[in-house]
Amino acid sequence: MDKRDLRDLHVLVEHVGPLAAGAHIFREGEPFNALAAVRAGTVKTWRVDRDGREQVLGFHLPGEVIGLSAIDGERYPCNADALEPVQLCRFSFTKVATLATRVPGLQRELFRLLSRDIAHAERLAADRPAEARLAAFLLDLSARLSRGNPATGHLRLAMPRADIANYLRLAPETVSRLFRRFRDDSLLRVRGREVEITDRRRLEAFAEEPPGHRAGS
Amino acid sequence: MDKRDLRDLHVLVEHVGPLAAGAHIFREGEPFNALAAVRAGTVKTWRVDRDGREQVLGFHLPGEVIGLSAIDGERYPCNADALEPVQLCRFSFTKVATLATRVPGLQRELFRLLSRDIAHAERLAADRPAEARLAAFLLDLSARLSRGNPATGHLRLAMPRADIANYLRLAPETVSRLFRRFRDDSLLRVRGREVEITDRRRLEAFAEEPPGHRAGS
DNA sequence: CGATAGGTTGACGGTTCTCAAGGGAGGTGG
DNA sequence: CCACCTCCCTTGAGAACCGTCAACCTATCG
Repeated sequence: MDKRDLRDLHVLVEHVGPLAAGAHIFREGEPFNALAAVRAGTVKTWRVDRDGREQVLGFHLPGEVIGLSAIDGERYPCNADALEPVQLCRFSFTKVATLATRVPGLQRELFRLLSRDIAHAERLAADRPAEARLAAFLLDLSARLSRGNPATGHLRLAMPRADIANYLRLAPETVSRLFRRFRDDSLLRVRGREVEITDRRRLEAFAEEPPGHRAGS
Repeated sequence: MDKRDLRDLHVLVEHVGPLAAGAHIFREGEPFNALAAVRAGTVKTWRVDRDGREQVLGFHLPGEVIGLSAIDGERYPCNADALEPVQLCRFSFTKVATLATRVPGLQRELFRLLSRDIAHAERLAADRPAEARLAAFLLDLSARLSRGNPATGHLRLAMPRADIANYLRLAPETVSRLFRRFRDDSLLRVRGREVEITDRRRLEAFAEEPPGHRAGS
């Protein structure tokens, strides 16, 4: 991707926001016209399955792209909400795709983003105990928040416990009990949505724990 | 995509097989050089997670493409085995990608295939009771085997129960008991790997069942 | 016929869910 | 400044779903 291509890409970008916490970014079924990259804040994507129950698909931090899974159809397959004040860049997808036919590096980047989402969903589908899920979630969040820099171990969760639980396919009560257990084992320091990872090594051990005695699926 | 493009695509195709049941098509970590489309037979994709346990990611029937999730990196992220005698078409991915920069329709098709895999993995990650998982699995398989034609309701499962169970994140015993229950409720007729769906309507009702009283995740 | 792989069935226990009630924390109005 | 409300989170008790362990059965094959 040379300078001219970068300029072409830049022209497609439309800055959006700040959007207030709780704002709808797009909704399931809306015509798919744009990808978006998060510039600030946290975005939650979710869907309602046939029984009418909300299902959280992911949380998106600054630097991450949302709306990719819409590329298949003409409509968004999920909803996206702002969990806190959010700023976005929007790209017209058809224009990006057209540009990608001229710029192999851009096409490759789009493929990379899509297959990263596949890997993400496959990890979510893995069969692991509740404590491993929460531990992995916190470590993943910590790594993504620091974006390459050495992770500080301090997190400010943008989402309520219920969203974490839903995302991890657990009951909110289970998440609460796990936070308590991790704190009692002095893996974390927790006060509301402020979390500090105090023993990363042992938290990683929990995250890799095998299914062991499972009850649920 | 016009005729010349079709011819260009055709040149990239290499017919492979028949491969015997149990044959390895590619293995995790191998350099990623080709996509493959299944022409006959059934392919299982799977991975070993850090605890050394096998995790089945999917089953691929004639007409379906495997290896897509490798597009991200330079290496296959999973293994692919033949469950029964299999015939394939292999495409050099780099050549397909290069061609895709000239043929927007092909690029769009690749995006479509990738985002379909995202949707698949998200469905797998959904939190539903064991009976809903198995019911949905059988209905999905039935639909994919008939490829548009009216589904006959008759299935010949290419995979052992253990693979079905692993794919659905259940214990093999649970799958066995569910087959028995579905048969006792006369939703299915089952004899080994021969399955006939005798009451599609009620099977669909089971497939959409809400989590209800769950125990596991 | 014995061996092996795959499938079934039963008993039991565990992880996690549901149901229910009880504490903050933050905002608004008096 | 205090009362009050509303979320959000926590904690407890009991039950449920499903996994593990173990045994047995069946079919295929040499």
